[in-house]
Amino acid sequence: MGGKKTRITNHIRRIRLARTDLTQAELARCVGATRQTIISIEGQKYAPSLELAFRIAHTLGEPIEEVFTFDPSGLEI
Amino acid sequence: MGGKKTRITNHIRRIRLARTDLTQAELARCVGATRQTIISIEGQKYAPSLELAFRIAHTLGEPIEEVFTFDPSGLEI
DNA sequence: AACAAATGTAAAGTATTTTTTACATCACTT
DNA sequence: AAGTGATGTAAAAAATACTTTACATTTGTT
Repeated sequence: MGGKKTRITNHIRRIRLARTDLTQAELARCVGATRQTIISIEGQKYAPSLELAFRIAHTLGEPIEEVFTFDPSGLEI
Repeated sequence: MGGKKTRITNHIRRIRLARTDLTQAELARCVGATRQTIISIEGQKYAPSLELAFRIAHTLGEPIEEVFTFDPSGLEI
């Protein structure tokens, strides 16, 4: 119900604004997703699929690990 | 119906056998997934979530981009 | 041969991600 | 003030990832 709190954090917005002048809609089009998807991910509502993560990182010109960070706290309890 | 052909390829099995002596079941336990999930991913049935991808790469001691490669052919048509 | 460990297949159910659609707000320009 | 572009919310439906359970195959060992 409450969703399962992904331990992934993304820095899409910061990088998008710092390194590109893409709007959310343009980024969405570039990566083949919808604007709504970008909004939800930027708002940390959920983590993207691996494929979408690759596309976003590639479009932003950064390695995946720069755009998405993983909090490696042990296995879920 | 036939699923949407993810453009992600993974090298989990090769790396798992080369760099570790983990079984599929052990890897599954390490990353908090089931054996069935590891089997399906190793068999390229589907790509893992970004979070699971991070965990697998971390457990295998390789960066994500070594374990998973993305074929960046243009947007789907 | 019998047993165990590792891998594989299958199918139904749950959870999560993505799309689609519609409408709201804010900043900027004419 | 009216219009446009960028961002936001919401909610239902579709697509994809993951779990659970049960059984099959292969390989190696006693």
